[in-house]
Amino acid sequence: MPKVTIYDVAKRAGVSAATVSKVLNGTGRISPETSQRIRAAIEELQYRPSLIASALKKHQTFSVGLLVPDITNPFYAALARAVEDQALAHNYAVLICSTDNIAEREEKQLELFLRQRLDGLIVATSEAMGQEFFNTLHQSQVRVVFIDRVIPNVPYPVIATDHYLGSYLATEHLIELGHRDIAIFLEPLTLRSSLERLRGFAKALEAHQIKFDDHLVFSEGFGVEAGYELAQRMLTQKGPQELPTAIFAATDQLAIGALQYFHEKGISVPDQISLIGYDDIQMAKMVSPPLTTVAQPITELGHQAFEVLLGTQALSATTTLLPPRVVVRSSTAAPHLQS
Amino acid sequence: MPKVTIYDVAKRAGVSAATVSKVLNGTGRISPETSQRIRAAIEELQYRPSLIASALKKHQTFSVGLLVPDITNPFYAALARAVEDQALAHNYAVLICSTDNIAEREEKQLELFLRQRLDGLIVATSEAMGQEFFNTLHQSQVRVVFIDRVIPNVPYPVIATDHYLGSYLATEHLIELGHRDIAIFLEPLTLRSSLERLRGFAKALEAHQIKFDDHLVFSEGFGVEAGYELAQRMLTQKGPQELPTAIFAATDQLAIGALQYFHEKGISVPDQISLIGYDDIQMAKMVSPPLTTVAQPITELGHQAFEVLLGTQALSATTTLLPPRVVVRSSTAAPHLQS
DNA sequence: TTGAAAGCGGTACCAG
DNA sequence: CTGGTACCGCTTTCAA
Repeated sequence: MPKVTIYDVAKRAGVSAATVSKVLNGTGRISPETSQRIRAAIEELQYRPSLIASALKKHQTFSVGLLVPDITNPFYAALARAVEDQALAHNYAVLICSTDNIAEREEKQLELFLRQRLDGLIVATSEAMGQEFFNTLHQSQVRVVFIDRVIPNVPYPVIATDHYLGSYLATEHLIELGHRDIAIFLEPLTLRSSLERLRGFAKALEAHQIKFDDHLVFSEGFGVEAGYELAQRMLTQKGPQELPTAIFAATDQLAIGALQYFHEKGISVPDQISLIGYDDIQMAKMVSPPLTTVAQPITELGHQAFEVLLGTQALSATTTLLPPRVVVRSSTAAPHLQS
Repeated sequence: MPKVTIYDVAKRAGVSAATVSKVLNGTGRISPETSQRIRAAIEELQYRPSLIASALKKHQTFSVGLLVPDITNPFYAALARAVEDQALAHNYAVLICSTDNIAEREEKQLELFLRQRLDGLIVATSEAMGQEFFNTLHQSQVRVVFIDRVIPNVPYPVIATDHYLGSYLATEHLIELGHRDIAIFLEPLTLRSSLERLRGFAKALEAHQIKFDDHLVFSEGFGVEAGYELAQRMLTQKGPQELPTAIFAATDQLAIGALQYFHEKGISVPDQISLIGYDDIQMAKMVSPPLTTVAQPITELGHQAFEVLLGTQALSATTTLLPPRVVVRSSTAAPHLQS
């Protein structure tokens, strides 16, 4: 049997397609009896209205696109999930694409998305995005919201995490535990995100009258390996006496790398040194000891992006910063007094 | 400016819409000059053909849907990525939905997908799927491929990993290293996947004339915690003399839990006991020692699903089993001879 | 309260 | 080689 259309339903119910359309959309006034007959016909025929046809007429596809660097990255997976959930609740579909931050892929996918006539686009790709991309976006009239991507000159709403605040809170957590010699591990300082975190760190120290010490800033590389090396470097450079009592690792991966090194060296966390991470990746709770860390409000990020995207407001260059929160687990504790 | 349509292009190029359509689709024969003029017009107008309109006419949306339990699960994220990549290469879009294996969500999303008139559906959700879902699928004419979900009575192609083979290979790796006392850690034996893995394990032992010992089968619970407990239970039940020299953990999470326990007890892996996992989750390479494990051919799974889905073949109940492979890292080694 | 008809933006058949 | 035209399936006036 071929696809059943609105006409089949109409015929079956003994009315016109226009009337069926009205009960489908709840527009116009239809008598209860007619409405009932139509519903029955829809049910019997297992009629499923074509969003394609309706989109063509209504200029609304009930679909949004999500552009991320890599869905395989847990952060973006969580983000996608948040968007999905919100979308499903509104009967929207989500088209997802991983771009690997490759300009070519981004542009190709954007092109596809635009042809699909999506109702909106959530962009969470890297900051190093091509100008071409922006031009296309701009001239194309789509609604766009950027996530996790604080760039001054984006003429669209940006929803992001307040990493400055996150670092501040992480550092304060350590300070409140009683730490005063605190090191910070960072990804390369060429990244805005690293800079932000360093700033929050410094500010928290300042707020508590703790002197900021250049020699306690360690930065280089990415991932677990970098954390391992940074820890190694710290231990090598400092004598046991001058070791900090706590480390703020600006990334969970860095923290986990450091943790591995400490394990190997028989340095106990948090007894000898406290360690707080940042991101709350899944692994954070699986390592031993479970890592105290800063969780980004990923779900809120996704939800809010979706809501703003489909809101009725005109989309302008506004930045919304959402607060992260400290998740206390077992890798931080009060320092042992070495009198 | 309003959306530019094929008519705008036609007017600009001084031809009819029909002709523009032809150069767009490469159908019919168009003189080089006309074709050139049309291309120029398209370029100047920044024309982007509406897939909506074309889909309505051609009954082809260039979109496929992907149903997974949770995109946040690294396995499904990787799968999604594989599907995405393949899709992008074919100029297809991918709609993704996490269902949490909740029948209600599955059905709701399926309904949405069907309305979207997708060209195909890749289903990778749990085995505990509602009958309702199947009925809807069946009567709806969509092309469907199942992934990672070996069920006898699915009237669609199934692409899955050969877990029997995977377990066989894992066990054989241990045997070839010289182990003969090998324990196996499993998730509950009520799961088909556990049974499959146990079967492969037993078969490998048999193939190498090693006696299968019931007391070396440990099964209960899920995740890292279960691994920890199983390791604990094993150590408690067995005296140090009768400890196996190797463990095959049917899940990386189980392996990692066991690893943590051994760490705490000062038992060295792989010096005192070898450990092989299964799944090759991201964490596997981050723990110390990096975990030898069995990697599922996720990328192939996704690619093949996409290709089958969009192939020209009629979709029938065929099962394709793809071989996993052993990834040797540092948690396995030859046993120390205890003479 | 209901329906006829025009049209959304393409495609494809068929005539010229 | 090119264009007129009907139509894909639904929505939306507008008149009845």
